[in-house]
Amino acid sequence: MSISPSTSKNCPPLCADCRLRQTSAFTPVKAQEMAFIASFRTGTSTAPAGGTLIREQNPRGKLFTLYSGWAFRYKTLSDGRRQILNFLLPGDLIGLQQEFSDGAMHGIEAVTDVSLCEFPREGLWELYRQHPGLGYDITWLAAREEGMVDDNLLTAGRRNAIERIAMLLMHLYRRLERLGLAKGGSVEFPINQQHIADTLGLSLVHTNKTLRRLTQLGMHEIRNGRLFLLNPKALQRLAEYYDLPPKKVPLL
Amino acid sequence: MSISPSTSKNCPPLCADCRLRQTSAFTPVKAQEMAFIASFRTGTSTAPAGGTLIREQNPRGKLFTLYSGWAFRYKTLSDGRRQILNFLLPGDLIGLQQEFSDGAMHGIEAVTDVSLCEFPREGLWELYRQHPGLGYDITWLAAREEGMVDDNLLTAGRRNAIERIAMLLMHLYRRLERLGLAKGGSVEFPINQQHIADTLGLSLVHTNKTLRRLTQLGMHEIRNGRLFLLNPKALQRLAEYYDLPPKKVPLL
DNA sequence: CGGACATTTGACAAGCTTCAAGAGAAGTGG
DNA sequence: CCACTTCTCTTGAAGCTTGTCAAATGTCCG
Repeated sequence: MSISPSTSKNCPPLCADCRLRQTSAFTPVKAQEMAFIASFRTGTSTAPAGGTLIREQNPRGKLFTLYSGWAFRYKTLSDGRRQILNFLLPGDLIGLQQEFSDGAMHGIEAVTDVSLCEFPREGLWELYRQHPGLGYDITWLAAREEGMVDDNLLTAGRRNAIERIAMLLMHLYRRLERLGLAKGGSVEFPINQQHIADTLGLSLVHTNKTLRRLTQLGMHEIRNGRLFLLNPKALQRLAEYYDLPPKKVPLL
Repeated sequence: MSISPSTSKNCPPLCADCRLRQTSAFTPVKAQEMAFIASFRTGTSTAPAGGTLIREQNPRGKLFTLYSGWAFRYKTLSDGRRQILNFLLPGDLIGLQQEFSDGAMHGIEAVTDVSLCEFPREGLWELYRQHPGLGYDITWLAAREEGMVDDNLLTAGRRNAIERIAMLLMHLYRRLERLGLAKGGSVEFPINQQHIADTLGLSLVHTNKTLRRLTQLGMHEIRNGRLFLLNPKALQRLAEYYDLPPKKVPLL
């Protein structure tokens, strides 16, 4: 992997220059709040593909905003069975649950090289006190993430293999599209079939065969690390994925 | 069903008399915050067993705290397949996601007769502004609920039928125990096998056979609407359920 | 007693998992 | 630059867990 510090993949030194805020995906913030966020940020960091951002057992950890790259939250059972809870894409807040969690722990792992903005966990309370609006935003982000896990639970619990995969492809494609990361019906797609299997509660082999089947049906294609949606309408129908008007989300 | 307005099942007129706050399950609040909560509450209400608190399609709805009884959040697919996302027990905040949700909708249905404290959805922002501490608490509740859905996703995605049922029994028992609702190794258990099936992503028939098997193994017994845990240690082991020191949670 | 609903059982089918192994693709080092 | 290792993807076969169908039994309630 090539670490090039000056690439747009890395967080800019000034939050004001944040590439994410320049997209249409996020709600604008007041100058005052913007200044607070900038001062709240303690630094930036990166992690390599496959790296662990938060260990499943380790309760401590920082608070991050994912600036570039993919990561995922997961839980494992003692015999190694792994369940991916949801994927984290640019703009997602990472590590919030640690602050509150009943103890129910999960790990976070980078899929690609990632670049992150760091915030002090202890400062969260100050944020709520000084900028209730940002506190409100954080609740929003938490509720939004819960909504994604809700969807994944419906998928794992009640959809069959074909529907599950259709769902995941549509879901990821739409999220990336909102971030302006779709180009000509395709998006970067750095996850492998094991990730997909662990997300959907399927075995690797069955995931492979089902993906294959969808490709042969002309639904999609995955090559060179990109996902091409060749028949999004049909995929949506399969997944019962109801596309909603993109709604701007807060960004910390 | 008998509606007796003066029974302890119903919300007291004064929040100060709230039976829930007198248990050890919830974090104490400052007098000031207590007063705000009392004034924030717009009233109380009840719903009969089986009643719909929030319709799956209907985005609007109020904000509630469940005072007594059981309810559950769920999603359905167009052909009727239903996934229960999590159960709601006394003290749980209801309807928060509606405020923020990306549109990802879910319904909420009462299992038993329930009694609720109502809060105005529009007032939420005022709450954050005037009492950041309560805003912080709400984020906590949201994160805690997400943690439960995380667990349920791990269960539906990666545990087999026996483990799933063991997990659910332990989970519900422990939650009720924390609320002081366990008596001599048993708790009220108003849900039926269809609820269990829909929670765990299993069919009704297979749920029945697996429950039966656990009973024959001497793990538990369900009769007269109560759940008796006869061998909690073994159930914990089966489920890989790690009991954590009970932690007080906020109550709105 | 009759009707509605929840639980229970058996038989059979099917979807999915596991096991095994080969083919590609990509990185490593001599 | 090519052998070697390691991963990922792919495919076939066999078996088991779980789902579906059907029907009996039990329970609650008017």
